[in-house]
Amino acid sequence: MKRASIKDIARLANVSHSTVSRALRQSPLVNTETAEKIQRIATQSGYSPSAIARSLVNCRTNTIGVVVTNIADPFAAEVVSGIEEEANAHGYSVFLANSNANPQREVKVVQSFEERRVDGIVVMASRVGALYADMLSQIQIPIVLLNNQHPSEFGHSVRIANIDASRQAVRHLVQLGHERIGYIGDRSGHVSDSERFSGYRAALDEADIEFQPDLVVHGDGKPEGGLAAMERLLELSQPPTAVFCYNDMTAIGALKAIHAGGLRVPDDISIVGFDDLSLSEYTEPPLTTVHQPKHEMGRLAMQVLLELLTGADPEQNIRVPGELILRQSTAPRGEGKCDYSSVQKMEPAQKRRGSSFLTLKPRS
Amino acid sequence: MKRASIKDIARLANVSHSTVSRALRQSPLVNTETAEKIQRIATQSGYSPSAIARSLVNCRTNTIGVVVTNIADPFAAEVVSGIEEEANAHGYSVFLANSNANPQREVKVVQSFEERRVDGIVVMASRVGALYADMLSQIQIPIVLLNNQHPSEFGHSVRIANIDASRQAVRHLVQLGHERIGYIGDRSGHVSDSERFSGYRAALDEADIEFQPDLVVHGDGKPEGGLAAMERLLELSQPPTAVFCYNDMTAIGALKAIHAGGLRVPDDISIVGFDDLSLSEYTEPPLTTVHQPKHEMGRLAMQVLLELLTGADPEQNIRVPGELILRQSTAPRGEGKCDYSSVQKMEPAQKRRGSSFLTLKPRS
DNA sequence: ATCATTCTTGCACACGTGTTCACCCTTTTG
DNA sequence: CAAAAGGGTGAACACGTGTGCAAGAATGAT
Repeated sequence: MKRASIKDIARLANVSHSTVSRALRQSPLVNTETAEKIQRIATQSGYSPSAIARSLVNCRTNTIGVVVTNIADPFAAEVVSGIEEEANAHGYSVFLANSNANPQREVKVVQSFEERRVDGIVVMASRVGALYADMLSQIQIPIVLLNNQHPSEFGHSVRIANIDASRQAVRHLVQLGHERIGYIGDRSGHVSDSERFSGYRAALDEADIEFQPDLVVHGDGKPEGGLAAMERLLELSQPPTAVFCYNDMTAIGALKAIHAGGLRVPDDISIVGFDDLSLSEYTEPPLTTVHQPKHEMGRLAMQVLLELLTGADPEQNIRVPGELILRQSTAPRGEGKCDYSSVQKMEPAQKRRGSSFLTLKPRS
Repeated sequence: MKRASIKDIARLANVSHSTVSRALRQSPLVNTETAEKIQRIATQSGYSPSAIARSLVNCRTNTIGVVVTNIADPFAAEVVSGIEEEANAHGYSVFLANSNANPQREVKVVQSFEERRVDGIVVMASRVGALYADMLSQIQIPIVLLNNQHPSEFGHSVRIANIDASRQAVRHLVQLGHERIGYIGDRSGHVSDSERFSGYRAALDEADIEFQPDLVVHGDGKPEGGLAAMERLLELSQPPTAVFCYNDMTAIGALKAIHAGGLRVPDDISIVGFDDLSLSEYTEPPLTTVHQPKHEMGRLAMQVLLELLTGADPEQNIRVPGELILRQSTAPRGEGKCDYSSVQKMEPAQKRRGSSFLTLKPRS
């Protein structure tokens, strides 16, 4: 059995489909009794209006597309949660798609959104960025970028103030008396990475601390990469007494490497992260980190999009300030508490592999 | 300027819109030269076919709806990632919506999906469950439930084998010599919770360990709840030597409570979680837990949906086995290593509040 | 009674695409 | 040379909904 349309209802009610359309849309043009009769028949026959057909005539789908590198990334998930909340509050449904950090796939996904005639698009951590300017002449769909990872500014974007925030974080380490401060970046060449690195450099400069290239290593933005990167720092003849990490995931890996090496945080090494994931409060020790208002940034991006949809002219490049959250992974520099040479003698890499690395994981 | 339709292209190419439609759909019915000419004009004018109009005539939107309690939940996010991957591989786009664990909202979202004429729906952790049976007579849209939280079986569903998996987990603790084994559940009345509790009971029974109600407390499935619940267990005159937690989030909170109380995991207390979140490998110590193949379960649910869409008759209630992952949060029961009475004297609750609870978080 | 006004309704078209049917033109076959 | 066959194309309708316009009915005013 086919699904009921307004024509079917019109037949049952002995009226034209126009009248049904008006009655169901609470139009004042239709007689009260007829309207009630029509609505009764509609609910009886389980009628559900077709948003598809409606979109065709209205030229609006009440739909937005969200592109994300991967929804399994906790950072992305929290932002999307904010976008969805704001979208839903205004009657919009959201399409979600993963780009897997692949520019080609990102463009393909956006094109699929275009075919679906979404009213607007939010792209997180875009690898395409300003290239949308070219596409924009063809696609008339407003796009808002969130933490754009492609150099050069673009139309409308929301982003965290990376440089200020990371300078603030490293300044905190300086104030604690640290001088050998490392940085674990993200090797995939994000703009975020270079900006956070700039903040790190700026904080060193203003404290007259000489920049030492060997204290800068790179991970992959995930715990695995942070762990490996921290291991390299620990193998230095003079390891850093504090490390600023590209993000919390990296920091979590670094924590593990430090513990595996038999050292303690923050007694031996201080760690600062970036993002303030909801779990970062529960690491051991709780992580000092830069808070990104993820949920709010998602909502903000959606609000910009909504303004664009009403034809308004919202602020173009919005920078949201980060906020340093002090927890227990940072402390004043220890004074000789940690004897690095003895750690060296213990051959930490080997030791680590023997203890904490051994995860019995019998997979079928 | 309006966006180009096949009629506009038809005008430019001096053909009818029918021919354009055929040419763009690679129909063999159209002359090769004309087809090429049409395709050239189409790309020149930046034509993008309207999925909306297509859906109207095809009665298929190549779209599925996914309802999730909250996408910010890492478990949900990983499942959605699997759904999206499988959906995208078959040309489907996915609508995402949060139900916030609110049954009314869940129904509302599903209705909005119906209006959007999605081809299928996946609902995670549904609070409505079998009630969809009634709606189904009206909505002819296939629905697959994933870890249904409403009692009673329902049409097509994918779920983790809670009872077996949790029995396996608790059996592991028994084999390590533990006898006082606690359970931290989820107070919100999930079916998952009662099933995991059943597995816990079963493992105790088969080991002839008497069930002690005071060793069962409840959290909220999040770290906060796990922390508070673990605090209550620690305040017992005889705290458990091992605790099985409803999920990893709960376990993470429990770990924090134990550390704050000055005890160690697994030396003093063993902890087992459930879910195997990607972060659980990086807790301190790394968490022994039951692996749920989240990504695969998402893909599986989508595969069931795809079969339903082709008119096939897939298996109805699929149970996916969990798998115990051994890491470092469990160990043989210590022999008097831990003197609980001394802990009691230290007034752990106070001490905890003084140390680990103090998170300097100056919010504006 | 006539006209103006208001209320109510239906007709017809539009949105963009797909598809059936019939038609024309060319080529092949008898 | 006529007929059949085949390739290529356009006209027309369908999908479900919204809306401008006109027309009819009812009511009120003069």
